[in-house]
Amino acid sequence: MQHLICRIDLKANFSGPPPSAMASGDAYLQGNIRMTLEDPDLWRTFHEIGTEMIITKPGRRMFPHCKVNLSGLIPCAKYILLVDMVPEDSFRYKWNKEKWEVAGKAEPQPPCRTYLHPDSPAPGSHWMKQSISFLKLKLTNNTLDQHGHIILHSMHRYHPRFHIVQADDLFSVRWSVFQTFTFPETSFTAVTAYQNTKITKLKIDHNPFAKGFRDEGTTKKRRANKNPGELDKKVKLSEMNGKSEEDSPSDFCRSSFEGYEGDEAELQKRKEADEIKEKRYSPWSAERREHSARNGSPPAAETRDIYNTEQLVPAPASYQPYRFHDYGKSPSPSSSVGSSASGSGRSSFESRVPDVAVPDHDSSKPGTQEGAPSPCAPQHFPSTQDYPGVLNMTVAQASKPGVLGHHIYGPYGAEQPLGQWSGSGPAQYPPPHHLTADYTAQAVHPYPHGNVTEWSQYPLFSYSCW
DNA sequence: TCCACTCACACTTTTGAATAGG
DNA sequence: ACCTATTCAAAAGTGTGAGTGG
Repeated sequence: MQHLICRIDLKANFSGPPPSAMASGDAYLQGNIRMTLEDPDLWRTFHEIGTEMIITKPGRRMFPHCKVNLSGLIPCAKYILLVDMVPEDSFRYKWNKEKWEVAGKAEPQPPCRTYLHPDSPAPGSHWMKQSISFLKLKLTNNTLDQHGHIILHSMHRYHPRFHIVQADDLFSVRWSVFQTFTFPETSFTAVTAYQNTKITKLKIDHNPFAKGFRDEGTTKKRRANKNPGELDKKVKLSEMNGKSEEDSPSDFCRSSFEGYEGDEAELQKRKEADEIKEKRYSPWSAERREHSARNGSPPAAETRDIYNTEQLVPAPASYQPYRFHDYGKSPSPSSSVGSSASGSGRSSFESRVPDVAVPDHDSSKPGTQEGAPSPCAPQHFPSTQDYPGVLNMTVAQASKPGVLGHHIYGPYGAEQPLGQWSGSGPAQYPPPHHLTADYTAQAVHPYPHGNVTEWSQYPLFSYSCW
């Protein structure tokens, strides 16, 4: 299995850790954590065309879903894994004549939520012994969502960020080391219905749940003739031949997607012709070129460097408190996936590495606040008092009493399989009246929801209630 | 008229309870 | 009594395409 690798050096962000955290922390600062993305080829295939992820009111899983491998963790130390989605840029897009076009400014960002891997916290040995799947992460366009799904805007571009936090429990996070990883090929456009038929076909070809749509004639038959007998026979026949579509190694190539018709050889050719296809299929490459020209940034072609080499992810900005960059401010999509494409492979990658939470809202760090607005810190960086407890978290794992025993809003019940932190702003998205008083009391979010520029100004967490 | 969005639908895989067998 | 394997039904996850509303 081929992996894309992100590696960053550990850096401390201690602002006064409790003795327990300190004790373990020092020892853990010495290694390097490495994260690799599983199924990078699949991700690239989608990315080359312009990945789209369906978002629905009840929530929709991602496909491909985020799956990573970790190494370099301290086996006995506990870690928490998180994922959140950050906008690629400050635009809204539309699908026009087989390509994506900018359709205006982005809408005000929805409540920022973070998906907590349900195994969290778990020892490093647990995370390293097998790949870590975020299969159950769901995306929604329902800003009033009460299931803890990650809320996105349709026709906007995002990419997932993976955070590793060394912490014994969720409440040690404040004192813990954060590391953030991103993979350029995981960026996607949130949509309510697929726009690019090539993406649809790729999804159908690779997602087992969409198997029923693989046969070109199936859908029509299914619709026109509700008697499934014939189709069943066909399926059973193929199964008897031991050639289930899923098992077929050439499944990928069965796609009716014009660029991928053919056999394995075609797949190989495709890889060799990555650059050409990037230009041909990726709407973003086109956008990037366009915007690059505008911005004078280097061409998107260098994206390939990132794909073909180990990704070196520099220390997240949280380790350089209040380091400001243009994340989310860039007027160009080239600041995104393509940002990786701007400039040299590494530096561009650095520039796009999102900031993560600054686990301390210490107003004594500040100078920074008065400079350019931080993607992590609000423009008006609130004092501690300004965070009356905006932590909105649900933890399904009732087996983690240590977690549930704290001052946490968990409206989704024990059956909720996801753990979520969200710094939603009830001022803008008022919680339904059935919400606990606890929540309504806490969730007074001071952040402005003005525009995407401000998106990354959200801290990953709100710590005031920790 | 266009386009983003919602919903019911048919189909699939996944999950978990019930049952059988060792 | 316990464990494992199998079976089966319900639940959940898919894209489709018609319909809706701005």
